[in-house]
Amino acid sequence: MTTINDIAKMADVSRTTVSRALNDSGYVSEEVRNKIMAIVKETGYMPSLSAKSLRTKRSGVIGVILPKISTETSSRVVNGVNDVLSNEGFQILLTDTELNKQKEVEYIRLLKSRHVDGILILATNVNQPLLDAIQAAAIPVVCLGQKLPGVTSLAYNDYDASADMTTMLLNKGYTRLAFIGISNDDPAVGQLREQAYLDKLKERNLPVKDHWMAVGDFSIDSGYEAMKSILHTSKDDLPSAVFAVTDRMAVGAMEYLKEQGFRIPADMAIAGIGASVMSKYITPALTTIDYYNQEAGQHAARLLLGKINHEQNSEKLKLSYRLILRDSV
Amino acid sequence: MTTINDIAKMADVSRTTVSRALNDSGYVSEEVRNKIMAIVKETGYMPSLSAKSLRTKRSGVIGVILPKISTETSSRVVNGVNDVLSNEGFQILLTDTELNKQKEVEYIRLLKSRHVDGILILATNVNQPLLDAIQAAAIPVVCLGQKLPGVTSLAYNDYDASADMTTMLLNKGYTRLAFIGISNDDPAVGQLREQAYLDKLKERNLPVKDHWMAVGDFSIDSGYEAMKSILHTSKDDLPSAVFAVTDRMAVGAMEYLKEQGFRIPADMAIAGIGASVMSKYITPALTTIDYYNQEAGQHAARLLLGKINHEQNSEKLKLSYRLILRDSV
DNA sequence: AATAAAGATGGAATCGATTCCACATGACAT
DNA sequence: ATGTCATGTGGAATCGATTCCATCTTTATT
Repeated sequence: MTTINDIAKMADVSRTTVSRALNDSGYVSEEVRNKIMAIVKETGYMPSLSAKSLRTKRSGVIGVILPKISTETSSRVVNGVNDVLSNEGFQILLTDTELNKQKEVEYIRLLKSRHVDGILILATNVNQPLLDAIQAAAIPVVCLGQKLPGVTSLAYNDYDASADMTTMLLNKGYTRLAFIGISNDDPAVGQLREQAYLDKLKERNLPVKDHWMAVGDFSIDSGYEAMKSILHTSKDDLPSAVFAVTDRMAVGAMEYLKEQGFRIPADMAIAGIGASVMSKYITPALTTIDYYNQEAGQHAARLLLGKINHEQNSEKLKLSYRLILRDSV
Repeated sequence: MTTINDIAKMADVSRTTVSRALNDSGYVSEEVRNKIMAIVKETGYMPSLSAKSLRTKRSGVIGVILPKISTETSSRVVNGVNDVLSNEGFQILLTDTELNKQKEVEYIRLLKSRHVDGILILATNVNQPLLDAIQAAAIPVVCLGQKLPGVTSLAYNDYDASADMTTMLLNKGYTRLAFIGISNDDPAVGQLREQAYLDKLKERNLPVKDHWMAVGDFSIDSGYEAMKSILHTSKDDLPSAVFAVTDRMAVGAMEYLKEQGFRIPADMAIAGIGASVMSKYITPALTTIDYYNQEAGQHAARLLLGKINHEQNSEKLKLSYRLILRDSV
């Protein structure tokens, strides 16, 4: 392994000068600089980033904490994050909590000890140990998808999105509206989206029926089971539409309905959230909401870079969304 | 930031002893060890991994080079890789070449300078600069999905998989079999899958018709366009089935056929490869091949760990696959 | 009882960079 | 002629760990 010392020796200068030439810091004569650069190119020398990071306290690495790697949302966001970061010479260190709250905290500490320059976390819940860990880490952190108190956050407009979808369905005459949500642990997806549904029903004085509400866990299967349970518990009082808070659960629900011979949307309309690729190609095509995940990832990355460079213009933009009307409604 | 020196001072021992206590190396009395551990826990101290890596030449980080982050295949593989690696205390440093051959080379050098302990590359092509870069890096590298000469590789059984699918289609009577492939740049997906198709047709003395063959670029749209072009160029000589080498292209093809009023599989059968989630829920459900990507990622990771630990048992297992028969055929 | 071996600890070098400070040179102004 | 300043270069400290070697106890062995 060639080091800066080897280069210095070969160029017959001190390593100080080599460092200056490589980093464009301080004075280096044109002649010496060229000589050094030639040798660097020839040997293929690359400075040890461990050493550099040890000395400078910057690593050029951003830690990304995901709830689950293998989801469409995650990969879109990471894609967006990477767009921005790789252009700025940053690398991504990936961690996956597998929806385990304790791992979130663990990873924050681990990333810190790796001297990452910043952390981007896609949170699915809010809890005190997590907030404490972020405080303790004392490095730039941006949270995407959830509003974390005291942390720079970029949240989707979950309430309005859900409210719009609900309103749209009600306006289309689907007043017998069932709902498939997820656990309240998740303030954004679990609470806000449900609250908007409830509020809109209330606004029109429509009763909220417990047997029209079910809870899933993001998976297709859980959507299937949720739909099954809704149909079973409301035998004589069937809904005319179902709103699932994620596309995957909507797809599961649709699957069950198809199996049971329901025509969609004639017998039962379905809507989801997420604009997954699948939503477009499934039959009937699923009405859903596009959250622009990739753009959100880009924004979050830019926000984080801003914090790292101590820029103060933390433009607290709300993320936008778009309702996509398709055949399932 | 607390360092090992701070801990040493607080525990009133030398930093040597602290290091020993933390790494279970050498002798440390029970008494002193407990004292140190108590202080470590209390302060939340974590050793600087930059310093550690500088000294030990191991970083606990594996570089993963992907052709594209945001695909189902990539995310499944990364998921598998992460399964294995996170258990062994390794982290993943992610890079995305965006299908750019030059970036592959660049990233290998970059990862090397970051002292990653190994590199896992999902290659989509084989070229000399890439092989040279891998040689030059002189660190453990495992390639998944492609057979790289001189590099430990784990390749899917592309030829047999494609041959099986072709045979199955022919056996079902679809002897007028069209094909949507991708560029020959990619030996595995581009060449092997096509070769198997051609060989199987030849075996039965079926003619290979140019107007039944088209090339896409992995995307759904390209599958759509490929199907369109096949139909247009073979007006009076339509195929009875089409075999696309990826699910996404198969979905695109299906989309076009549906638009044109074809019944699937009555008027035209379709098959893909990849076992995407979508393939299961689309109507009609797509016949495809499951490559067990996540397991492949796990294998690749284990193989890499083996190389890192200088184990010689490089079991060159071929990856398996499974044909999934569904309604589209 | 003498000696060897095991147990416990610290000193100091080391990994490969950056950066502060000192010093040398030459140009220019006074 | 002298002082000032910009330019160019090197010496040495430093970042925070690990690890070799030396030293000192304590325990076991013959």
